[in-house]
Amino acid sequence: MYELFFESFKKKVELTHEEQQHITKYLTPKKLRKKQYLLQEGDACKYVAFVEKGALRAYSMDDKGNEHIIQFGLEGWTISDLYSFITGEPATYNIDAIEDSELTLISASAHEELLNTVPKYETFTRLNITGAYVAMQKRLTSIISSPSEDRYENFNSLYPDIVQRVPQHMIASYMGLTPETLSRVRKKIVRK
Amino acid sequence: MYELFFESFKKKVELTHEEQQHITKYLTPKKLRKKQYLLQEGDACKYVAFVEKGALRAYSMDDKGNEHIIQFGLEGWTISDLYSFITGEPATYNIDAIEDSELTLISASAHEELLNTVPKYETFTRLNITGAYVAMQKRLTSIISSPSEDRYENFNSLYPDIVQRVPQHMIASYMGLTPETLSRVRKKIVRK
DNA sequence: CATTTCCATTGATCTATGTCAATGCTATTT
DNA sequence: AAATAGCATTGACATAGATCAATGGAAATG
Repeated sequence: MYELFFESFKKKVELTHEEQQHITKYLTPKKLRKKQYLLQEGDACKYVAFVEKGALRAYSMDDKGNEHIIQFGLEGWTISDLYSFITGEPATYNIDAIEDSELTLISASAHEELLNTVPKYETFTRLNITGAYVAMQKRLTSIISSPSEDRYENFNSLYPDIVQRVPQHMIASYMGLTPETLSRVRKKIVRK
Repeated sequence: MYELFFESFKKKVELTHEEQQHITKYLTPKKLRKKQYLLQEGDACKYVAFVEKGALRAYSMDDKGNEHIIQFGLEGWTISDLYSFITGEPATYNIDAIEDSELTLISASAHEELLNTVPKYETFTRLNITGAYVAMQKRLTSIISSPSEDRYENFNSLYPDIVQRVPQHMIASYMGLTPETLSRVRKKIVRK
């Protein structure tokens, strides 16, 4: 249990056996079936989820009922509505499972407690969020500055596993395109 | 010196006089004239800059020589090429002053040292980056899900000070639009 | 195994945004 | 004060992407 979580932790911050045991007390395992919700818009986001196995997505809905995927979470990634998690305000994102998945959950109170009692946990958190920030900034840069062809090729080379496992219309959503447009973009690329 | 920096620090984490004095040793003040660079693409980003006064922008250049603003930095905000700052890799962004500005700089080595010696500094850093992440996620969501009219109105209500002080073509760039398009979007809004 | 749902693709058309060029205003520089 | 550079706006036109509708195949479901 929690194998990947601790593996990922130790890649960033070393950890004694005792520390690991202590942290373990604050973790909860959870399995999710495909299509099952982890979080629904309007509820408070009670957990940060670390993905041990499977694939999830976080998305918002616009006025017209279209889904817009803000984030994927595959093995080794963390997914949540961070704003809601921190403030307790209602979530603006939905999170559900794209495949049957296994998660390691950290509740808001566990998170608080770990931050206050385990300095290395704060370091781990800081490094995680910093990495996520940098990755999102790159994504944002490519959205405002690159044509969709380049963006798709870039996404493809950066996350080949996502392209393999996730339906194309979700990738279109993530890129801010309609499925039809992505299909045409791909066609153009193949011809080259 | 460093007034706003410590004011902002104490809003997030309380600080004794001794701690403040200790941290002060690692800070450097810097003044920048309008149009002056703090960082040029290709150089390593040596500093994180906290804006005491003035306004800066971080932007990338595409193949055609167009600028794309990824971030503004006004009073109380932090600006840098975080990826380059952490890794030492060449920066992909340029940072320059939109107005004459006054900064509080933290070098990479000072940052390391502070993280290792002042736990509250790590907390401050973590809270800062978390806030920046949440703000950027909201921006990204609005880019992939809202029409440009709504996005401009949202930006306007969120950052009226930026709209007041910064030329419109820079706001267009930040929104991923051309100046002409933003001008037309604004015209539409006024008519309502 | 049969049925249904989901999904990617394609064509036709519409809309939003980009591009290029010109104009006039304002701020900055000399 | 005159000259210059920077900026916002507008018009005409081009292009990328959205929308709507239809099709066929693949995957999930009973």
